[in-house]
Amino acid sequence: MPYKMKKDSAVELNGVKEIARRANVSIGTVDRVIHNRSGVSEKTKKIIQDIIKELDYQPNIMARRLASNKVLNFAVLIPAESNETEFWAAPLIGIEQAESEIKQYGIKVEKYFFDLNDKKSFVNLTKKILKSSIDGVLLAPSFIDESLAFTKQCDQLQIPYVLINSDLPKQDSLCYIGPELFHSGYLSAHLANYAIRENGKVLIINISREIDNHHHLLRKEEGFRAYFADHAKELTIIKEDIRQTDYSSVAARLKDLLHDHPDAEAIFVTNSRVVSVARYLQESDQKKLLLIGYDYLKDNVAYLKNGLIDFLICQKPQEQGYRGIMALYQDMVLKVEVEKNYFMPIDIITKENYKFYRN
Amino acid sequence: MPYKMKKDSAVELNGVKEIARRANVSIGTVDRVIHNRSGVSEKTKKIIQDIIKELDYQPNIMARRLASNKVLNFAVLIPAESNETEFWAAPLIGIEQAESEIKQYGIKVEKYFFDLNDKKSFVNLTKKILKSSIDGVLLAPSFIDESLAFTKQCDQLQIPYVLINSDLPKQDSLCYIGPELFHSGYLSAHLANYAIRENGKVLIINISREIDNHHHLLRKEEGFRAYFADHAKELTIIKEDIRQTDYSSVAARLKDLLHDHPDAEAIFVTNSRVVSVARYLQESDQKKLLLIGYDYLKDNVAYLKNGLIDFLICQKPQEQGYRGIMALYQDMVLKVEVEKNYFMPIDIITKENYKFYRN
DNA sequence: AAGGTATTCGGGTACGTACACGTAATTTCT
DNA sequence: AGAAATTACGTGTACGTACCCGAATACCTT
Repeated sequence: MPYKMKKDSAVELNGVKEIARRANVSIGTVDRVIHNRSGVSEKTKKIIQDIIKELDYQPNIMARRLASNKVLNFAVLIPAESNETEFWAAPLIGIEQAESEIKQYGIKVEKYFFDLNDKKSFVNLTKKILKSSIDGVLLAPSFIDESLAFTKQCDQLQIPYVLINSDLPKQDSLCYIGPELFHSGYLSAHLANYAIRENGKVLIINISREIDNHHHLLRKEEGFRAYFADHAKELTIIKEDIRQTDYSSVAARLKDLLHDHPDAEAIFVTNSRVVSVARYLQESDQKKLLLIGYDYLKDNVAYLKNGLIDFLICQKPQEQGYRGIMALYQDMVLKVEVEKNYFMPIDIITKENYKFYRN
Repeated sequence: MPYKMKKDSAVELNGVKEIARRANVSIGTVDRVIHNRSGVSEKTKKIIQDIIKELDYQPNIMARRLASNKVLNFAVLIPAESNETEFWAAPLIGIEQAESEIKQYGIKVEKYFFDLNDKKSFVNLTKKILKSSIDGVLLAPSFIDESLAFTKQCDQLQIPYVLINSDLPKQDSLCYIGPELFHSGYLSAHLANYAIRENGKVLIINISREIDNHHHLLRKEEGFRAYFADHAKELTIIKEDIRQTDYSSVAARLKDLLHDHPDAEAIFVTNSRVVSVARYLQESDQKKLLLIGYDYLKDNVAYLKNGLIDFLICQKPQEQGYRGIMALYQDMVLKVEVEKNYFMPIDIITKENYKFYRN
């Protein structure tokens, strides 16, 4: 006698077994239909598919991943955390978090970091990725043309890819996860507006030497201006581009700027470099201006805390990374529909709520 | 010859098998140690435990859930969505989302809804839950004493429980997931402050007949007042309690209130009933006041959109539900440490960013 | 020392699926 | 018609773990 009795026949089967039983075939045949491999006559195929539909069969994911001992390889291609900005540290944390959650399901994540000031490094890494056997890609398409070339190759190889932080419209990505820039500028304008009187003056400051990323900043600026246009507010907007991003250069420019416009009531900095402005305001002992900038970075938060920055706009960079990996996982493993465009919420961070913010 | 060759002996085993091999025992024995069941001598137990540590063995969760055909039952006890407020619809959605994600891992979620105006309904359901065989509980402890009685019983039965939306300090819950009320009030005051001149006037309005939940509102009020105290702002705060929550009663009270205080510049409503105030302001053709309230509810957002409400404070009720269930899952299935206090971020919603908000 | 009882451990089967291989059925060719 | 090629389907083994059952050994009794 066997050690363990088989369950008696009254037991309800499920999964492939039940389908096989109903269709009067073996589980092997059912399996072939499910993975639509060859070797099944159209007739029995139809029968089995109908049964699958009727039962609303949901494959057991655990058993599936257990049995198919395959490992899926995801490649991540994002900028390195530069000394220009620590921004990309956050998405990386999210990516690693997702990785640790799903590595037990047989997923490996390879990370590649390119230099934001060096297109070549980007191109080289794309080549490297395409050589390694990869099943999915998470991409930050900072260099537009080069990214387009890369995604086209992915399309050809049938490798799904997810874009984060900036979009590459018209491309056949699995999805885009990131900010909607225009509205974040628009929102900033609303906040700035509380400090600006009728016929007042506000400064927009772009601090960036990365020409490629400039459309990013521009979108925000457009949103910012649109708010005042929509609300028919009479005011003066002074716009300043600063391409030398080291602090002393920025400080020098700010000195001139504030000298020329002593009546400015608010400053909108279109990226995380708001920290330099805050520092200058502090050191120059300026009268209090409303200061709005971007991103939940350590230095920025410090100036938020001591009141020099009033609002930080942030769009959960960490979650972007997390969701990017998870989108690949959901598509390839769980075979679940994923949202084509996942715009991150536009979060407002102040002195009062920063402690509770989840990046 | 067998159909499939065994892997040759050079193969690297992992999991229990490898442990068993190293310890010179069978996997059965290893299994007993892992689940510290009886039947293993102290000596071999030690050996095996050392090997487990050395290998940093991580059990394969899929295989585990597959093999142990057990089903875990989670009970959810939260208020029904009343016509007083649709608030509890959101956590429910999050709960159901979590449920659908983990049901394939053998987890069932039973939902019980009590009437916020009827303590007895709460108590009855706790009894029902304790009778059914349950492995974990998600609880909204609206009625404090009754909840305490319930959680004590859970403690005795070794059933872990997670609290959402309001805490029950000093209890041995697995974790608390919800808002930190004081700071949300504090933040509201900061926002209100932009509209209030020196020596201005602001109204605080509590609209609620649920006496039990009143400490909730009070905490927010304290935070609100604390902001002005901390910033040494001279202003007048008028506080009003409205216990009749139907619109006409509220409208009547507001009429008197605004008549008595025509110089008020801002109104802070301590919960989601801000909708009534917005409606009254609209209908009474009042001059523009800054209006701040709580929760991303449909009606509230409508008034946000048309400008009558300036800011909504919201703390992701849906995510609270989601995380509540997931916390149980992480603890009981993944055996992962969970944060004891997960305070939700304090989100600021405006006309400009509500479209991107994730509740 | 023989028998009994605890204690400790090995081995087998199952979970639901994937896939390689084998065989039976059918078609195609000569 | 019979052989060969093709197509259609069945079967066994494996994935890593849980858990049951029985075997083996150790420890007592008398």
